[in-house]
Amino acid sequence: MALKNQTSGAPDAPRKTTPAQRRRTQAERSSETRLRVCQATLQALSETGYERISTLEIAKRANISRGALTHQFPTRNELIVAAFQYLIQSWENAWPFDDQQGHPNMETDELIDVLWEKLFSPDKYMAALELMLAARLDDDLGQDLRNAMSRWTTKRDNIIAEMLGATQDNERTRTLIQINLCLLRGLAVHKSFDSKPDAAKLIIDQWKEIMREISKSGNFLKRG
Amino acid sequence: MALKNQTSGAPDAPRKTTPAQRRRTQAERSSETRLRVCQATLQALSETGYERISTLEIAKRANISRGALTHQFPTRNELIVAAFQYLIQSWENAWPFDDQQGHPNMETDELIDVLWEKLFSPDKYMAALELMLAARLDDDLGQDLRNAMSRWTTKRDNIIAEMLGATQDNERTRTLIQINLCLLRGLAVHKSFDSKPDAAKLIIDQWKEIMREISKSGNFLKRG
DNA sequence: ACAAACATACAGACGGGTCTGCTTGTAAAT
DNA sequence: ATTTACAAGCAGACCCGTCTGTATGTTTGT
Repeated sequence: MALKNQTSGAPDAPRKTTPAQRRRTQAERSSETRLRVCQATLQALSETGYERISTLEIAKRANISRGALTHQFPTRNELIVAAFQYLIQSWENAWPFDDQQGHPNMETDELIDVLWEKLFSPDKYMAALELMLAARLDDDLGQDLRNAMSRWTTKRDNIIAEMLGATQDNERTRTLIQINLCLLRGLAVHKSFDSKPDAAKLIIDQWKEIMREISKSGNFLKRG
Repeated sequence: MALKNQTSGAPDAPRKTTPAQRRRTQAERSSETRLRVCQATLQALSETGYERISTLEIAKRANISRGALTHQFPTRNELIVAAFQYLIQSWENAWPFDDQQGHPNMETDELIDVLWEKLFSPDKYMAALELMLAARLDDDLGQDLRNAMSRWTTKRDNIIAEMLGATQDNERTRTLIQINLCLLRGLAVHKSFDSKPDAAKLIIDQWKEIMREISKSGNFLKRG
């Protein structure tokens, strides 16, 4: 198992700058604990997998007691859902673009790079994949995860569509976006199982070429 | 749980035609048991998931005792590996083409359909996906699964390359094949989590169009 | 003081590997 | 050919570790 004592790597972000801080407010204590738990859970998910992670292991990773954990998340599923929401939040934060500020006619090369690095990079995506696979086995959990996910995916897809300069109702462009997402998702899964070092780069580079041709031909992507 | 009594659906193939057959040979007894176990395991994998399936559940599904199971497969991992090999075998059998008899210049539409239906259809593919995800958590198991897989994938990729009429050393065509596989794999994963009924069909249809254009342009696929 | 956050102890369930005994097939010996 | 010795397939029980949820005790904030 080799649980590293991860005090050093732990998230100290929300702490006050006071070196010997006493008397954190209750809300601060709660939210810090919950944050640490979520981060520990995601890390454990991608390293250990959904079914294998125990609440005790998560508590150890987060440097808290199991009691603290059960206090914040009475049941395992609540913990999982919270971690997933936190993951999605981190995607939104990592996303370099915003709804307001459009990036019309962005180069498809750049778009592909962003999608790959921000959304499908192994460390973050494995956790999501584990959860998505687990979702199909537990109806309640699955419902919660799907709800948390759908808000993000529609937002994400809209932003991408706008970046590609597509009108809102251009069905073919929206499908093309799904094709890109499916390709990268499949590549991520492939990479997790059979990771020849630069196979992914080869595929992505050639895919960029294809997207450029598609963009030129205008049959699938009509740009402003 | 609702374990169906699956005597009816069980594989009676290897049995002799004698209706009241006594004295099956030892080899027959073994191979039938192992076959039932493999099929039950794959079914359980896709319905219940890798970590949740217990050896007892598998034994129940296969209508055998736990003792029989542990006799044939002393450890859980051996059982898993055997089931995976059986799955790959079933892929090879379901594959409608053969190494010898080439299908050069096959329509890409047809190829995509075959790949989707024969390799990525949910019932068979979910089991494989579960195993591939599990592989990364157990080094020994992972090694065994990868070994079993690699023989098949190289064979598969060679056949597809030949079907597309590519020379053996055409790197761009081989990458294009990987792109197709990644797309379908990603689509399968997507479908398992968020299955709007006909989203997959939309994506596949548009992908076929793209492949047709690629085929015409000759930039990625040079055909004999 | 009161409640919220946290810590620890406990209870019940479950899974996988092992062990013992029983049944069925196989082959050598007579 | 029948008996006899052995091997292989099989059945069910047991043990040990682990996991989740809960219940009870202790500290910290308001």
